Amino acid sequence: MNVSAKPERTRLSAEDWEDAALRLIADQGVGALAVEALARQLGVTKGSFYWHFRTREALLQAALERWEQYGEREVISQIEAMPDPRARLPELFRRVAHEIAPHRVYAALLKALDHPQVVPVMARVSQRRMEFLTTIYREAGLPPPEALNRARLTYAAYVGFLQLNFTLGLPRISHEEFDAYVEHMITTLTPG
Amino acid sequence: MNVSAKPERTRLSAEDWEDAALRLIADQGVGALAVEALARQLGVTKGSFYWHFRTREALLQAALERWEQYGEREVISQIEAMPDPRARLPELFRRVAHEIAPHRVYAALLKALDHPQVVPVMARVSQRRMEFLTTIYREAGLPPPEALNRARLTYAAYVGFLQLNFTLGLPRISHEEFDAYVEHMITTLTPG
DNA sequence: CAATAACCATACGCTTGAGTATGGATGCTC
DNA sequence: GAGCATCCATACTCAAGCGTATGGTTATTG
Repeated sequence: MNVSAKPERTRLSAEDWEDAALRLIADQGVGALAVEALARQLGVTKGSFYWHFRTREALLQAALERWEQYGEREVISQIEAMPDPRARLPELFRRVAHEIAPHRVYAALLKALDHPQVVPVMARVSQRRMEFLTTIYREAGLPPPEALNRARLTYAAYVGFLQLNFTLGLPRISHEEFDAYVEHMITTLTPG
Repeated sequence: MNVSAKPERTRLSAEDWEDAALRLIADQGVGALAVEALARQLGVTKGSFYWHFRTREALLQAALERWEQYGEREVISQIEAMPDPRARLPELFRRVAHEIAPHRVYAALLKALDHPQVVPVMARVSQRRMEFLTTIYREAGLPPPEALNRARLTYAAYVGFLQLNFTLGLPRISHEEFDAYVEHMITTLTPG
């Protein structure tokens, strides 16, 4: 069982706190991560929290590590399993474009790059993703140095899109228009 | 005269506080904007601050408006003055890429999109810049709908670059490598 | 069914930072 | 140079949020 979403009034584990922390981060950012607020949301008090964690920092650290591991392993492996290398890029783009939920934590952490704790995590995650992108571009036929730069460009476009669209609410784009944008992006950034 | 940089011990004006606020924002982000810290940095105490501003929010608001107006008018007008439309894009790219200082406030505000006060300012500024970009792309020969999408893509790449490079310190790229990246970006995103 | 461990509540102390009250110092103006 | 407006210092209050101390409750185990 172990339904850890709503106040089921069962006793809490450290993981429950970490999940709640990630949810709160996705919703309101790292700055809003306060122990008393979290406790209220979980239907308990601080007394519970300080049994599971030594400090607020410890919770943030644990939540970040949890998020980093939970990772996007499935996406990467699924894309890698595709036989045709040229088909991987468009598929990756469309996938990322239409699954917004998993990117909300990443977008929130992007706005928290002043906190020393999130920097190394984001550095590792971003690095891994960009290496993956670089490989895909090489397998799609780009010479190594160009593949690297193209990956940088693509990933920057991804990050910027996150900020501009569901952090800032820039011109609330319609569904059709959004799809057109994605296709434009694919044709512009895909070699050949 | 009015040298408003170092503690010249002259009396302060509201504009001095706003400039100091912008400097602090560029350095440490909006979250670090505290009145007592600012006062220390200016060599005075809170007593001074609360004469010029009614509240901390008021200072942030004034600083943001000041920044928005101060704007990047020169850049835009200089680019617009170039006779050959096709030459404008590369010039704009290279310019933006090599003048880091003016973008530090923008990058800091990008990380503060949870604060309700900065959202409308950033929305307006980003909107204006993207419209400018769209115009340039149209004048460079792209049909209107594509010009808009290309502008979105380009601006997203810009925003993402800010985050990834001098907020997160992603792979400290060398000068030559950076120039190569900029050129790659130009050839990839420039039509024709 | 004790007894021990795991979990949580209540009540406190401490620090930080915003905002207020008030009086003193400095400049301007007639 | 007397008087008013401008600018700043000092000394508070108040709320938020982290962390601690301590005792109570629920589960678990021998």
